[in-house]
Amino acid sequence: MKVSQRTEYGIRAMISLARHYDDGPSSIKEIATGEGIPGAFLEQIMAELRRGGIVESQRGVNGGYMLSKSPNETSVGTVVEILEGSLSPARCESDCSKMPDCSTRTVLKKIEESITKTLDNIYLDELLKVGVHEE
Amino acid sequence: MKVSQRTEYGIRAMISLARHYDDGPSSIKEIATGEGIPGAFLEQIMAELRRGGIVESQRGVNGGYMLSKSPNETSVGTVVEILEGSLSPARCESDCSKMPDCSTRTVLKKIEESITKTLDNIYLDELLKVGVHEE
DNA sequence: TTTAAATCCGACTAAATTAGTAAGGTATTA
DNA sequence: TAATACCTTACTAATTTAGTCGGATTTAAA
Repeated sequence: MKVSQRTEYGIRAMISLARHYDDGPSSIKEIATGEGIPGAFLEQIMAELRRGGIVESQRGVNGGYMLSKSPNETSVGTVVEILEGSLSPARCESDCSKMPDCSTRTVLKKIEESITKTLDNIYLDELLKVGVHEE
Repeated sequence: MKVSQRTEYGIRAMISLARHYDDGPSSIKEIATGEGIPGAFLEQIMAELRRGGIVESQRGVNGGYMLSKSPNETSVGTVVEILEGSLSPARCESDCSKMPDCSTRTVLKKIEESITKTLDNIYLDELLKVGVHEE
């Protein structure tokens, strides 16, 4: 029930992009050194976020990444969903019928719904107000 | 963000105990075969639940496990907390101060709170009403 | 037009975690 | 005293995670 390091990095990077939303694209290197994330690893993560459609990239000199939509339209739920590969903790879809009780699935569904609902209602701009020590 | 197989087994086992709440202790073997869980693995899980205080054991012939409290006093949250080792997805407690932004931690806290609150409000007896195919 | 800065892409690897086995010990009761 | 069932620890195979690495492609600026 932990968010993976990968996803945590992803969230961090997205917050960084939100913070510099009006400053043009941020390069991997900038984000990586700013957030203390291994560059080559972040590269993978950003590519995934791009394929997920929530960031756009500009190649070449002075290129980098930027948010596809404004920070108040980008929810953390989307970020997590893209990186974590669906929030669904259910695992018994296929062969559930032969199990003696499926209450378990009900519980897992509830968990999933709860998480999804929560995360979908947290937007990046809200996060900018908190915990910024300096920069 | 998935519940581990271990935890899923744990929930399943707890539901089984709830279902037979008035029938005296259930042995590992009974639960395992009934729920399709590897016995030796379940043994570990039950021991952990016992140490967590939500089930009690009776050794020796005709022994087994039983719920410490009634199904309507035992929440799924407790089960998950014991097996998953705290629901906290936060990981930066110690060296958070040197990070440029801790909004991430805020998000993770929100996730945690959401999950905890949800699970703490689901009790075993509610689950008995659902998805029982036969037995 | 060349060069440097950047994204892109796929393959690889080490470490950690997970899921499960195995074996032997200890308590209880018939 | 024998069978049953919990208890405990150690081990292992498979999977996942957290990266690394090398090179190709795009782009802007010199």
